[in-house]
Amino acid sequence: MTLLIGRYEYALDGKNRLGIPPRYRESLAQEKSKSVFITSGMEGCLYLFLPSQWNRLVENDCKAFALTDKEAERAFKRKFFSEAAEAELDSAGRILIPQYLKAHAGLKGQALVQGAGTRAEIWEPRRWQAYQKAKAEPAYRAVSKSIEL
Amino acid sequence: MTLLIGRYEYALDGKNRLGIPPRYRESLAQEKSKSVFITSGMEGCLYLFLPSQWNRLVENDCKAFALTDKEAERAFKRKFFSEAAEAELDSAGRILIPQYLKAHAGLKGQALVQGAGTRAEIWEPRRWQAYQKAKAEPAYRAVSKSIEL
DNA sequence: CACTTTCTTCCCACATTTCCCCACCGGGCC
DNA sequence: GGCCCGGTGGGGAAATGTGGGAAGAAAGTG
Repeated sequence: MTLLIGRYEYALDGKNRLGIPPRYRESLAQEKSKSVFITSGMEGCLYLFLPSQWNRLVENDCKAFALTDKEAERAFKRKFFSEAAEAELDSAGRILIPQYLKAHAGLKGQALVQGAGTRAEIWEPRRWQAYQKAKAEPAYRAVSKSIEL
Repeated sequence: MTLLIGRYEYALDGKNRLGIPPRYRESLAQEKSKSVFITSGMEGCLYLFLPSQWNRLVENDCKAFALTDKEAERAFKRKFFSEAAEAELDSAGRILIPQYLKAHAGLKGQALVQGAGTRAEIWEPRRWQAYQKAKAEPAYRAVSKSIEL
């Protein structure tokens, strides 16, 4: 089970193509696959899953997404799955970002591709910077107080 | 379980390569691995983990760090994983420092590599000196009152 | 239905970066 | 001295990031 880590910045070109880090491509190759799954993520980013990770999510689907409020569960699943796309890597290791996902993440010009353990995430750089300052840093500090990090 | 100790100073060259002390390389060899994990550390340094230690941390992360507040858990994991990098040693025993980590630690020219028990740390020499004077020394003295050392 | 236009996909090209290997230099040790 | 090991720098080959064009498919139009 490979963990995705690291931070990379790539150009999102006029054809909405975005590079995937070579390190992630190796993991993909290990799974003998040439495509990843992307969908809209929380806090205004995009999620990117390797096939193995995606499959695990879908299998656990009924568990991980289970809410006591079944109507909310339906609503969540509808959005999550309808906005998901299988993206095949071209010969240069890039994927195509659908228009609605590009809009969801506010992407233009440059994009961060960064590991988040069981998935990778795609962020508009300024949005990440703001989120990092407002949320990630405080959360990190809070955890580091209780655990020796 | 090897403890990392000692203080070493190496040049960070124009290609962002930093030497790893031979003593640490031996520990690495014992683990039959050729790469270490580095990430941003507290107080403006970098953390360097041997694979065994990194794995232990990640396992703790997935269990002990599981927060009831899932939003905070996402925030923590995002920072933790996105800033981590696996660094492979070249034939001369050096690793590459990613740009964002170099910036985090304020590195340029020279760098201290020093043991910190379960991990090693990388410091910009002046920053370490300032930290040592302001924090490490006082903390050391304070502890000496409660521990027979 | 023929034809044009738009969009998409595939492939190639090029500049840059990265990686891998080798060479050098200095110091300690035999 | 001669040898070995460790720290440092550099050069050349390979891989990567990025843009664009041509071929093909889909959609629009007379």
